[in-house]
Formats: sequence, structure tokens, C-alpha cells
Amino acid sequence: MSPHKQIELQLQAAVREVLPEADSAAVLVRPCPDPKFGDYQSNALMSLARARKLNPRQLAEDVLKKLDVSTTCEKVEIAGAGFLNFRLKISALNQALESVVKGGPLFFETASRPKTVVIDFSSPNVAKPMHVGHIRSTFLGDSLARALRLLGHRVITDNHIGDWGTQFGKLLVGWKKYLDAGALRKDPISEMERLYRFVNSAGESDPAVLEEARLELVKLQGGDPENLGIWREMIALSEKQFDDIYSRLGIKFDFTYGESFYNDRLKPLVDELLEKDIARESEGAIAIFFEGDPQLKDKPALVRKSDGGFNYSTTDLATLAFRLAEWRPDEIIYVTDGRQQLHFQQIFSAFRKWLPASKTRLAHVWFGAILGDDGKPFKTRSGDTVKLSDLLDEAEERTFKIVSEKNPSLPEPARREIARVVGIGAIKYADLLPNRQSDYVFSWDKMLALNGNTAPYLQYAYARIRSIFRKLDQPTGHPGSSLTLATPEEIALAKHFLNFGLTLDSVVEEYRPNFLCIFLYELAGKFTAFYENCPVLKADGQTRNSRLILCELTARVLKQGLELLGIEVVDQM
RNA sequence: GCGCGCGUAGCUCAACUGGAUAGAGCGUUGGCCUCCGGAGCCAAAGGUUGUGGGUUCAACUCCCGCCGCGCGCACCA
Repeated sequence: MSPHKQIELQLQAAVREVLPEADSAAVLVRPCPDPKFGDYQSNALMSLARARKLNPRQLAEDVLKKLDVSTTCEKVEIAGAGFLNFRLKISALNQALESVVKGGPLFFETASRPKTVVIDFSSPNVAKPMHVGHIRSTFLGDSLARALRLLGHRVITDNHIGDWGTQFGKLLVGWKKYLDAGALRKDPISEMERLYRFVNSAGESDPAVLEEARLELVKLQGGDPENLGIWREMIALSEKQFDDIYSRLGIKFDFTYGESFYNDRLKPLVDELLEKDIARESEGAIAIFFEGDPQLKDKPALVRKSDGGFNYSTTDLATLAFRLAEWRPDEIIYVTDGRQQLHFQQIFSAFRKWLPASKTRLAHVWFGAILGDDGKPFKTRSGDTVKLSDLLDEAEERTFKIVSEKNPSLPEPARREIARVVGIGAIKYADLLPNRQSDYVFSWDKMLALNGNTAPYLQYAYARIRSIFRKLDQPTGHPGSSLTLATPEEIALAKHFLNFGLTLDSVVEEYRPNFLCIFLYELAGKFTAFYENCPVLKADGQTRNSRLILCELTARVLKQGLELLGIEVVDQM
């Protein structure tokens, strides 16, 4: 159990001792949101007092008289309307930290009941460039996967790429009639994108082109060898792009079962839904209706179009069935943008109708739109979006210039490596920092900022710690485990460590890595305050030893936390 | 029209899910010692949380009505 949790439970038990018949909410002791009031607080006595028709401050005083928490806390204080504020004793804090130094878990606890969780994220389309619109799903999903894994869960990541669908009709027409082989060799994605756009706009003025595309699509779906061959080549070229990008981002998937993987499962699925009376014919299409649900009353989900083709809902239901059978997950998490909320409501409702006995929890983790400078959403179709590879290049280039200014003596390969880690880190952090449900205004400067609340600030704090350890004259190895916390900066830093586990729990529960960003930024801030006010190497004996331990713990938590955001650290920058 | 979501400092965003004096970054202004890395630190200015009611010890947070914005509403994914 994490030290924080342990203390929390101790204090709760102590309050419970005094109020044996109160309900569990009334004895709750929680970490205090603002350290200036204390480290833990009880704020439920006010409502308890009301229920018992007592004066809340009087009740608090009565509780206080009998309350004994002297082993862990200083004198408990009553404040405001009837808050109890607990302040941790330094000895208790020392003890909590020492247990970590001696090899205990890093202020968090792993799940007592590990879950199997499937995470569906990123999901780029074949034959299109990955652009900034993909980063939220990609970073969010990856970060959640990392956090869940650290907490002991079994995580399966599945990249549900768009490798099937009507766009291939147009792509096939383009490929057969207008392909520029040289351009394809040079930059396959751009050439395929060009082909798609060209045929798309030709189709706007000439219906014959659309008809042609439709026929090519029918041939592909019918298994025409030539079209299948072209289709496979397009996928292979796209996969190369995906691999490049994901490798730069340090992101790996356990599986990449694209939409096409489910092709031969679609017809049997619809047959089954019809047979079980879950879906029925409507206006020539096959649809699932949700009469009982006021929200989905007039919003049927189509699982077969009137022309006999299948669509998004069909594939998603087939995918769901496959995942249930293949991995028996406790939970499936879909990370997509907020515009798909209705779609996932339909899928989830259909799932409950179809497999009412299933215990699997489905979660749609959605995020806001990415907007341009004009405040309008990015257009994925008509272009003018920033390519992800260009964004990464720009980040590394800008960072390289700064590294070269600050640290000209380092050899170029080292500067390149630092620029890579810091540049990519800045992008990931900028993306993960805002609340995921807020819309997102894209700006180069914000994305690539290296000052303020950014990844480089955290990486810089880490690098400064490493620098201290490089300068340590005698490499005594482990600085020991004994702490003497004295200054306010030391104590504030030490107390903040305890919040790490709590933060990880909320990240996973709320699917919000930005909680971790906030925690890490505060950690780096508290470390910097400590660094400014408490000399480490110039201190003597036990003080120096104790401060070295704080440095080491800060470095470990920073590194671990950043790793959960998919961000690396460097020893020098 | 119906549904979902949003509205917080000049700008970009937080606020631990109902707690105490609403906090950061950017930008602006003014400081930082021969001292472990200045990608840093300290300080100042900046707010009727869109608006009007309600609920209660307590509301950015929950409920209702307006105003404004975004997204979604049957054969795209």
C-alpha cells in the first residue's frame, strides 16, 4: 500500500473511533487540496452536524477532544465552518520516504485485482498522411496504456486502422489512371493523397467519375485480384509511414487489426442480429432501433446500407465481438474525438441488447476538436492540415538550435539526441496538458514552447539533478536512507511525493493524463524552490545526505511520471 | 427543431468532482548575491467564473430559464 493511503486510512480509523455510528462519508479524511491548510482534512463534519442538529464547530471540538492521531500528526486544528486540518509529523514523513528509499514502490500501489483492458486508439487511415489531428488520440491512448500497465493491469493496445471503405474506389481510379510512379517512389503518401484529391474533385463535376469509382470499389469488395493487389500495396506503403511515425514517438501497438480484418464477419453478424430480432429492415436498410432509450429514440444505427454494403457500426460491432472472444477483457476503451459520441452510444446500447450478460465495461474516452487559428475545426478532407512528420521535424529543428546555443561544446550527435527527446517531449506534453474535453487551438509556438509549463521544464529539473550527481566527488553509491527534513522547501517537496500514487489513480479512473502533468509540474516547481534555497553539495554530513536523497527521489518520480506520458529524459540538455 | 458539449485574467488553459482567499503559463512591468546549470527564481498588475434565478453551512462545480459558440442528428468513417 502506498504511504499516502496508509496514513489516510489510519486517520479515518481514528475518526471512526470517535464517531462509531456515523456513516462512512462523515469519517472521510482526504488529502487537503491546499497545503497551506494542512496535509489531510476532514470536511464532512458540517453535514453530519446538520443531520444531528448540532453546531458544527462544537461537534468538531468534541471530536477533537477524543481524537488521537499523535503517532502520525501534529496537533489537529479546527478551521472555518468545521474543518479538521491534519498536519503530518516530520517523523511520519521521514518514515514514508525511507520505506521508498529502501526499495519500496515509488509512492503508488499496484491494483489488488488486475483488469484486462483493451485500448483502441490512434486509428489513422491508409493512403493518407498522419496529421496533427491524430495526436490527441495517439498520445492519450498511449499514456493511458502506460499508466494502466504500471498499476499492474493487463493492457492490450489495438490500432484499428482505416484500411477499408469507400475511399478506395476513388483511390483505385486514381492509381490506375493518374499514378506518377516517380512521385510514388519519392513520397508514397503524398502521391496517394494527391490521387485521392484529384479524383475526388473530378467527381464533384463529373458523375461518371463517381460511377467509375463505385465500380472499382465493388470489384475490390468482390475480390478482384488486380484491385486487391493495388489495395495491398497501398496498405504496405502506409504501414511504412505508420512505423516511421510511431517509432519516432516511441509508441508500440500489440495488434493492428484494421477494419478489413473483419470483412468476412460482417454478414454473419448482421444475420445474427436479424435472427435475434435486435435489428430489422427499414427503408431498405438494416437498422438497430433503441425505442426504450429516450436519447437514442429517433437515432437508429444502420448495420447494412440499402445497397447491401456494411458500414462503421457493422465493423465496430464485429470488432467488439472479436475482442470479447479473443481477450475476454474487463474493459474496452475507445479513444476518439467527441464527434463520435452518438456513434459510441449506439454501439454500447446495441452491445447491451445483443450481449446482455457480458460484464465488459465499455468506455468512450473522447476529446475536443483541434481548431485552427481562425477558431474553426481542422478540415481533414480539403487539406491544409499540418502533417505530423513536419511537426516532429520542426520540433527537433527548433530544439536543436536552442541546444546548440546553450551547450555548444557538446558533440553534434549528442545535441541531436537531446533535440529529439526534448522536441518530441514538448509536443506530447503540450497535447496532454489541457483537459481532453476542451477544444484545442493549434499553434506552432504553443506546441513547440520550451519555457513555462512544458516538458522541457520538467526535463530541465531532471537534468539539474543528474548534474549534481555527476559532481558528487566521491562516488559513494547509495546516499543511505536516513532523512533529516528541516527547511520548508524540503518538507513541501517531500510531502508532494506522496501524491504521486493518488494522481495515478485518478489518471486511470478519469482517463485524464493531464492530472499527471499538473502533478509533475508542481513537483518540478517544488524541487526548483528547494534547489534555489537548499544547497546540496555544499551542505555537510547528514543534511547533505538527506538532500541527496530528496534529489534522487525527485529524479525517480520525474522520470517515471514522464515515462507515463511517453516522454523521455536526458542527463544533460 | 432535438441531443451532446463548452463559456473562468488581454491570450492559452487549471481548479483533485460541493469546500476555505478561483490558480498556472504566455504576454506586460520591476528585481535576482563572484554560490550545485538563468531552458531557472522572486515580485507586481490583471476576475461580479456569459447572464438571471434556485438548492445549502458552503456553488466555477448541482437544478431551471435566457444569451453566445462548437459538434452531432439514416445509408461517410
